[in-house]
Amino acid sequence: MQKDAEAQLPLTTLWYNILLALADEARHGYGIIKEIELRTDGRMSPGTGTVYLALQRLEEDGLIAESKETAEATERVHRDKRRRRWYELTPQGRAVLAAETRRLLAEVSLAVEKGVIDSSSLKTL
Amino acid sequence: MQKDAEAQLPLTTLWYNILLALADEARHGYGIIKEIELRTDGRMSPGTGTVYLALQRLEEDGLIAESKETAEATERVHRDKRRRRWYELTPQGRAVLAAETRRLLAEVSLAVEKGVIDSSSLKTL
DNA sequence: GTTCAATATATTGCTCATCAACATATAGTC
DNA sequence: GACTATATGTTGATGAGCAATATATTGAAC
Repeated sequence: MQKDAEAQLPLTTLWYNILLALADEARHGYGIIKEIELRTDGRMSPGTGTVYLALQRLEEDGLIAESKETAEATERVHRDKRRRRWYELTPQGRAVLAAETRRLLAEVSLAVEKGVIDSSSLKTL
Repeated sequence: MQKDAEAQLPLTTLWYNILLALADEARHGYGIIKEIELRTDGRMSPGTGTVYLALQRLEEDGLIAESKETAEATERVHRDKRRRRWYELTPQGRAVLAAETRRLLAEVSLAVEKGVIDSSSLKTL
């Protein structure tokens, strides 16, 4: 399980950020873009073409899946007729996200060891 | 300064790892590959073509520079006639490496907040 | 002393992720 | 009715990474 997850690493920055956006709740493409822009204070602002293609690939790779239930629920409540596609993490996607997070943590740790950033920056954790 | 550095983010995983390899000492291409392989336990093993091209780009972007002194010193001491190209971080390269490390730290922090990994994994820091 | 593995750099063709621009349609507001 | 925000999609160009191939030197084993 964790073995398989590590075989799919490393992820691109965008892929990682998409999985991260889906970590706490199901979202649709546009919502993912907005979440990333908000969270990074506009420093990251992926184009729609990039994101929708990445979502296709992530689905093909089994890391995310369309969540029909949420889509239907939204439709019931809001009579939302916009063609939205909601996505959520698959168990595999969650495992890959965790594995990549551990990989990044190891890199950051090494960077701290090498004095790249002040270790006081770690207080936030 | 830090503003400029952030404009060059995010870095690809390979570029980040090359800069990280150069953070503590000057190295040549082959040495960088070996350092990355050793450090990641073979999980990352970039091909020579990829690394030598990346080194060219990093130099063009002003993040690394050839360190003639080290090359000459090595030649003097070891009579090393192999055509080695030693690289070191430029101040700009160091600033970008620091900025990217902070960016990654923020992502990992968020992942921890969202419960992606157990926060006990952070003890290593 | 020559064969062999490790060291060291480089090029080329292919695939794939990203960007920028464009296209389309609906929902909400003024 | 006009305009903005929401929402998904395609297309062409760029550029990073991989795999394969090529070449040359160094060091050790035999």
